[in-house]
Amino acid sequence: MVASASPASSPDPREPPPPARELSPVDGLAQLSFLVHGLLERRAAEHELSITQTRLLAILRDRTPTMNELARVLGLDKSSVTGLVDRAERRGLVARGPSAADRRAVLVALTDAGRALVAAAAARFEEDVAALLDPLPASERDELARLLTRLLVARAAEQGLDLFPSSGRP
Amino acid sequence: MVASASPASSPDPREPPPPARELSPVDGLAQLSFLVHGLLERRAAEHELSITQTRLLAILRDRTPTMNELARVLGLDKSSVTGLVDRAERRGLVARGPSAADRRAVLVALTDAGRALVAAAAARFEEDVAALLDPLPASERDELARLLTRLLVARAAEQGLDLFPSSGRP
DNA sequence: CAATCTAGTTGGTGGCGCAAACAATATAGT
DNA sequence: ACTATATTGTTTGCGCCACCAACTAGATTG
Repeated sequence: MVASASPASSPDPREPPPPARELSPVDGLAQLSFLVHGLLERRAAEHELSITQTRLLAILRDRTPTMNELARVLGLDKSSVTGLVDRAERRGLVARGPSAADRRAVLVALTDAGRALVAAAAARFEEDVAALLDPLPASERDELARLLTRLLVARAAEQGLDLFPSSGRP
Repeated sequence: MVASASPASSPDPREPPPPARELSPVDGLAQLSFLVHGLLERRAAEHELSITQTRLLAILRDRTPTMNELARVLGLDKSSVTGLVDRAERRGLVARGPSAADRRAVLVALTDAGRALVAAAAARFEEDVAALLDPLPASERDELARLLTRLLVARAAEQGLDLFPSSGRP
């Protein structure tokens, strides 16, 4: 798999297994990931955004981090973030500002235009994913949500994180 | 969501819904896709491969297409594929050859080194995804496979494709 | 205050993607 | 058969994205 729809495994040339065709969980997950990633890429492109630009704007919806924090959250080199923010700033989507606490630091914030753009792109993307889920009846969507949540929670726990930190109130 | 782990929706500040925390299907799918995509990216990087290079090699496991076919399957411009194959060829992972049927066409094939490399990367990636699925008992993995297959088959059908073309024998 | 550390930018390199222009070959039209 | 048109692949030129190494300005520590 990885990129193509290869039929799982079991090269058993006895009886052609009747119409019980199904992807292995591994194949299913891999293909689905490419599909969803592609959806996001296309929607972002409609607004002239790369995936990275979109991630940048999405992060800025909630905070006004320094360049350094951005680099950590995005998992990029500082210099990559410089260029990323340069291009977004040139388009008027974000703005750089000084930090009161540290005169070396630079704070990055969403402009109104940037906020509008990321809202539009996110809405379209969510429609796409909702449409992808459409063929399933509600009960199975719930079941899928349950299974996916279990996977993500378990993965997060392995890394010492709590996926629902805002649960028990402070 | 899009990039960060936001807790679904429902801003209802009445009673904190007890430990019934769950991601929406949309959020779950989006996060999972990023996770799996990141896994593949990391494994590919271990072998100095980009995602695109990995897709190229993965496709070549099954066929020996022309440059043009590669461009269609990868969803890239012809000129992008030229560069892609150039770099892979320089590393000895693929080889170009003439087509008997059309003297304009160029066939691309995996070398032994390329085959070994993609096999190694794919194996590691499949381990990753299998590990991701580990927290689920077998019965739920099957259920997940069933749901994902339904989604992917429905999506493929919308585009006039059959996900299992080799099903009914010719 | 000097040594050191940190935040951000700059400059260089390379992969990746597109579009436009091109040579070689195929295919159609007449 | 011969010309017009279409297709295959490459080249060139552009921009984005990512890295590293080197640098400046400002903070921190001795």
